[in-house]
Amino acid sequence: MKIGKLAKLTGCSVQAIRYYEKEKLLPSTQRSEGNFRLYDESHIEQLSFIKLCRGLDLSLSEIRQLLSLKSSPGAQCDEVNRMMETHIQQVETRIRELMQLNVELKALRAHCSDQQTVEHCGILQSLSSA
Amino acid sequence: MKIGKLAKLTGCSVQAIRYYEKEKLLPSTQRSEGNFRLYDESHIEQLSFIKLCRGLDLSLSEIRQLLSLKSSPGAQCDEVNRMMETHIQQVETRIRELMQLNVELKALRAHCSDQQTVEHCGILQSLSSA
DNA sequence: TCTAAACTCTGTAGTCACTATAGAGTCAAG
DNA sequence: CTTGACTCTATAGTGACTACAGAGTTTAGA
Repeated sequence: MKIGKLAKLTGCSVQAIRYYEKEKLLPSTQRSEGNFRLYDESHIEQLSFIKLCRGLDLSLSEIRQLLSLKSSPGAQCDEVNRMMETHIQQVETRIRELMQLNVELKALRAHCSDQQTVEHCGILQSLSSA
Repeated sequence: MKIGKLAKLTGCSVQAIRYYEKEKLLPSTQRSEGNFRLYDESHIEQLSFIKLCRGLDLSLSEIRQLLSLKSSPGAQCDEVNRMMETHIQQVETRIRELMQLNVELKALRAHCSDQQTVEHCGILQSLSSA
């Protein structure tokens, strides 16, 4: 199949697929006579894997590592575990940061009610004096 | 004072300050004979405002709006309120997304214990089959 | 007075994971 | 045989900076 069909089947954009190839997340494929990329089932599978990992916010470099581990079945999987652990920590840290931010933003919002002029706006005042 | 001192006083990097000037968040300043930028108290104030807003994850374009409102004291401040409201919504949406992500990542982690080979790694299996 | 270090200047490239576009070529249906 | 849908490569843009390179300026100490 050609790239458009692969894109539709996996929900990736055509450009993203070409980008993954360039970044070595997908192998370079065979080409048709007219120089179109040709894909088969195995590419659907690999691209779906990538898509799933991206949905978990894994970076392309993390995914590259996972792909390389996937293709050496005898290796120990501590590395996979460590990567997931690190990633979970990062997500949790970011959640904590955003929640703290949310508290601050709400406190700020409480400083101003509508229908005032900028001159007396509590939000701007708070931001200026801190 | 020169740019290095302003950077130290506000906790911004020298490059960031030059970038803010280029992006019109800071006015172009006077220059010394040797063409060095010269700053005074008012610049400390404005840069601190910007730093604070960035700490609240406001974009430079949002900050530009706030700065322009700040300098027209008679304007209504609905716009400030609306911006903060939108921003809070975005932060809350992102928190929800990340929390969902966290649940998924933890479920995934539970699929594999250490000391296995990649071949039997539950994490990679889950990612491949979904 | 000389010099070395520290500072500053402009301009450019890189980050990340793509998206968007231009301009050209390929293919299938009517 | 044409039209439209598809594909190709290459390049620029996103946001908010950071990290240089290569040049000029200033300051402190010997």
